[in-house]
Parts: sequence; structure tokens; C-alpha cells
Amino acid sequence: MTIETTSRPEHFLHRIIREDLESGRVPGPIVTRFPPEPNGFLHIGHAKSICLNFGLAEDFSGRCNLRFDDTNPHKENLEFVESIQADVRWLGYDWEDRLYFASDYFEQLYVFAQELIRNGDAYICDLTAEEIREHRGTLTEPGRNSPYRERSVDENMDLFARMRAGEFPDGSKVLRAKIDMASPNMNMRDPALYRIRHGVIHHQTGEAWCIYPMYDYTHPISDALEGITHSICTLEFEDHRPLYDWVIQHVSVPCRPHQYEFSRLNLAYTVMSKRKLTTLVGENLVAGWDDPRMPTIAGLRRRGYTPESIREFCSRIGVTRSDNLVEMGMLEDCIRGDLNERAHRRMGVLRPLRIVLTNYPEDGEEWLSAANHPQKPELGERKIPFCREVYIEHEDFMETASKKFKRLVLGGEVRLRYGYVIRCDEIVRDAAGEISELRCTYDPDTLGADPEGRKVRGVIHWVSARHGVETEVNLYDRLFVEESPDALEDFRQGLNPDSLQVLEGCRLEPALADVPAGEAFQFERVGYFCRDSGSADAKRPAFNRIVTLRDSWAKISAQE
RNA sequence: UGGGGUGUCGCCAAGUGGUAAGGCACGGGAUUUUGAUUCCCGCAUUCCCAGGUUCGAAUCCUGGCACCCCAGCCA
Repeated sequence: MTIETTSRPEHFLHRIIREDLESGRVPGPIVTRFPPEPNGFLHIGHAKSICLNFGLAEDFSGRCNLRFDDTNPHKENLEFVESIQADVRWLGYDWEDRLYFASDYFEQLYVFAQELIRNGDAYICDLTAEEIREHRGTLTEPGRNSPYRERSVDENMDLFARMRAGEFPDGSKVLRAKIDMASPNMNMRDPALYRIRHGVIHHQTGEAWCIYPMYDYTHPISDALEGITHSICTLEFEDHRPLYDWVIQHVSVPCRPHQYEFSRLNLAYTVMSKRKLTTLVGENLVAGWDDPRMPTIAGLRRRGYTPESIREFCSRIGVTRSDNLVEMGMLEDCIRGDLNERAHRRMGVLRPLRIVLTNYPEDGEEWLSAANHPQKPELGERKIPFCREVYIEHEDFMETASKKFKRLVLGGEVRLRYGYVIRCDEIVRDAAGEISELRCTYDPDTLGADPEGRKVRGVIHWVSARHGVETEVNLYDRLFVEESPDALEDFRQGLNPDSLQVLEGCRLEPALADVPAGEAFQFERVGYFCRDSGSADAKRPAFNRIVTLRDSWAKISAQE
């Protein structure tokens, strides 16, 4: 990790585990788990959970399992179980041989359900979904008992077996826990434990089952079977904890795991719910799960974020139980910090303006030395071609400007990075009156040396017109113009129409011609970029802007 | 109007009765062949509000207020 890991205060879950270990409440090594449902790609909110669960296991020399919570075949598929594993691995975590599926436990889950029935703790209910809702009551009124609540154990056992055997149609029956229809906690009002689902092919169990267990029933038992010591989830499950404990207490499970909750991550100007991300992908509002504008792990990876920067981010935001909305600036600082250390420097001109050096030989050419990383000479250097015509950034020239502008102006001088000092003598305009070219002269005595008797304040980047590689560059901005799209009636109304800007005709120094996709470079004075992985077989490589460099000039010029 | 949570700087976030850490952002300065980096300096007399206990309260007590979650045969 190239980012300096500053010591951070201990968060509440770390403290709980440390104390459990110190007091002996938990004797052995701790066991946590990351339990995604394979119904979508992982996003940075999941990264927080992954870093937490795997990180805690690392900190205390315990283990962390990867377990797919695949109890709802209707929404899940193999593409997602594969992408999830790839993402967790990419983040740098290893579950070794502990890859589990809740569906691995279907048979055991079934036997435990029989135990509940035998003990009078569960019953088969024939009410329809709507009738169940009506019987449930409201937040302020208690519910009413189902007319099927007092069925005999024998009848329940028989009915449950026949449910499994496929004798009843979808929705006709459900297995329910017998708890308390008057509980102020809605989750305890005889929650459904099993439902009937015919005709779906489960990605792991195929057509072996037509009844599927619910999350509230499956999760605690899966935890217990795996010997999970600390079952960590997000705050919206806090109301489910009494049910989690109820299940653990009413079934002969090998151990008693405990559930702890923390608050989920919210990032400004984006959405973090799988439902909404699925909508963006499904309605082609973005180019896919790995669109570089997406807050998904796959999107961030394609954008050029490093695993280290994401882990650093998760460490910086901390773990608490309070609602939060983290600024993008926090994430951006993490990737800048990482890339500043490791990215090699290159030059690239996004909006080219042609310069002709009138006093440079027509067919002259020289190769100048440039450091790969000015602060790290050990990273070596490369050669950059220089000739009579070069491109500079259009915004680095102004016909006239205030004294604060230290780039090129008509009649003024500026240094070409790693090259000579040039002076602008003349502006050439096209038919529309737009600046199309600059006629300049270079000072041959200024290569690696300051000019005599003058001070040149500015340094700008450039690319040889004859040698530069023409390319397309994708500039990304926030996906939403709304800080909290979730607060909108329709979150799609908050989308930023300018979140992607494609620049054509950009020029890059030759050293950038054949770089592998995903490797980050700093285009000096501009930002960090990497070749897009989606363009591997494209004729010309497209580059993605990962993040801009900090730009204090933008603040100054904005004030004028 | 039931139950469960949360409220410390613009944003994260330490703090657990002894007189408000840190990071991001922001402002100022130094160095710089990246207006980048790096380096200094500044940035909560105050902890949702109001009472109370105490020599002393962000921390304890009482009463308010605000916000989040819960009425799927989703997870």
C-alpha cells in the first residue's frame, strides 16, 4: 500500500470484538462473513462491509467467509455470483476455501423447520398474501391471529412435507413462525419462514426445490452452522435482531451467533441501492454495471480507481451507527493520494492548439528527457520527441490576460515542460475568426537552463504534432446533479446530463501509445487517466479520466 | 399516534465526569520546470434545545425537538 496508513481510533465493533476476546465471552478465533445476495453487482457500500468483515478477521487473526445469500432464485443469477467473487478478490480479500451458499443448507434448514413445527413454534398458513397483510395490523394497531394458527402438529408436519413435494401452487400456503401478532415489532408478528415457488431454476440447486426459506429464517441458521461469532449487518436489520435471536433459540443449532449493526454508506451525488443501480443499467441510463460513472466496484475499477484507494476510503470514513452522507471529495482525495505516489507522469493535450516554431528547422527533431516521476528519480525517465510543430492546451493561451495568468499570451514567454522557452509572436485565425494556430519562436539556450535576464513564470504541457498519438478521452463528472437522488420522487430526474463528455482529437505523447488498459498515468497539469478496458480492441485507445488534479487556478480565475 | 435507532466544525469522525483528537473541504504563506506534490499556519469558548445534579458535564438525570428505519410470501 502506497498510502501512509495513519492510525485511526478504534471503532465500536472493533472494541466489542476485542472485549469479547479479552473477557473470554468468545473463546476461539472470531469468524465473520460477507453475505451478499447475488442479485446485482457490488458497490462501494458493499466495499465498506467487505473491508469491515475481512478487516476485523485480519485484525484478530480470525476468519471471514464469503456466503451467498441465495434464497430468492427469482432475482438471482450466476453472472452476479461470479462478478461478486471477482470484485471481492480484486479488493484484495481472500476467503480461501470458505465459499458458501445459503442454498448449501436447504436440507438442514428444512429439518430445522420440522423441529419448529414439532415444537409448536411454526404452522402452515393458508391465508393469501393480501389476507396476511390485513391480519398483520399496522404500526399502531396489533395484528390478528391467523385462523390456521392452531393447526395440530401432525397436520402441519403433513402439510409442510406436501409443500416440499410440490402438491400446492405458489402463494397458496406459507410456513409461519408462531410468535406474537400483537408485538410492537412488526417482524415478530408471525413472520413467513418458507414460501412456495414453482418453475424457477435456482442457479445452485436447479429444480430440486419448490419451497424456499426466507432471509430472516435462513440467515441466523447459516451463521450458526458456519460458527459465525459476530454477524455484522446494516442498521435497517436492527428490528430483525429479536427474530434472529428467536430463531437461534428455537432450533437445535450448534452455537449462538450475535448480530451487530452499523450504518450503511451514503455517497453524495450518487445512488447506492441495488434497486436503483439495476434500474440505471436496465433502462440503459448508463452503459452497464461497470460504467465508469457507476459507484460499483466494477465501475470504479474501470474508471481507474485502485483497490488500495478504496480500502483507504473505507478506513477513513469509519464505522458508526449514525446516518451519514460522505462527500465525493473524500473518495477523490484517496485516489489522488495513491496515484500521486505511484502513477508515472506523461503529457497529453486534451484540446489541442497548434504551435509553429518559426525559427526551428523544418525537418528538425530531437528527443528530450523527461522524468517518469519528478519526486522519484528511481522510477526512471523516458524520451519525448520535439519538433517544429507542437500542440499545447487551448486554455493555456490567452491573447491578453491579467498578470495572474502565467501561461502563454501574445508577445509573452512560457516554458514547454521539459523543453524550451517559447515566445508567441502571432495569432493565426480561421475564417470564423477563431484562433487556429500560433506562430512562435523558441529560445535554443533554454533547454534545462533559465533564460538570460528574464523570468519565465509559466510551464505548460505539450505534445509533438508529428509524433503525437491521436485519441479519444472520456471525461466523467458526477452521475447526479442532486446531492441525494434518493430524496427525489423519481431519482432519475436527478441524473446529470453532462456526466460523460467525450473528447476527440486529443494528442498524447508516444509513450502512451501502447499502455495496458487500467494502468494509471498522470497527465501533467491535467489529471490521472488510464486506458479504458472496454476499448482493448478498438483502433485507437480511449482514455478515461480517473480524477482531475487539484486546480487552484480554477479558483483564482473564477474570482475574476 | 406503536416499536427500533441517531443527533459533536460545511462533510466524515474521536471523546465514556476533569475542561472539544484526527481526516476531508476551506482560507493564508513557503518551496516548485506540474497553478500538482510537499511543507508550515489558521479553521467548534462549544457538543440538537431547555432545565437539573456536580467544584467541574459533550459525557449523568429530566423534559422537549429533529432526522432515519419497520406494516414483502425481498434481502
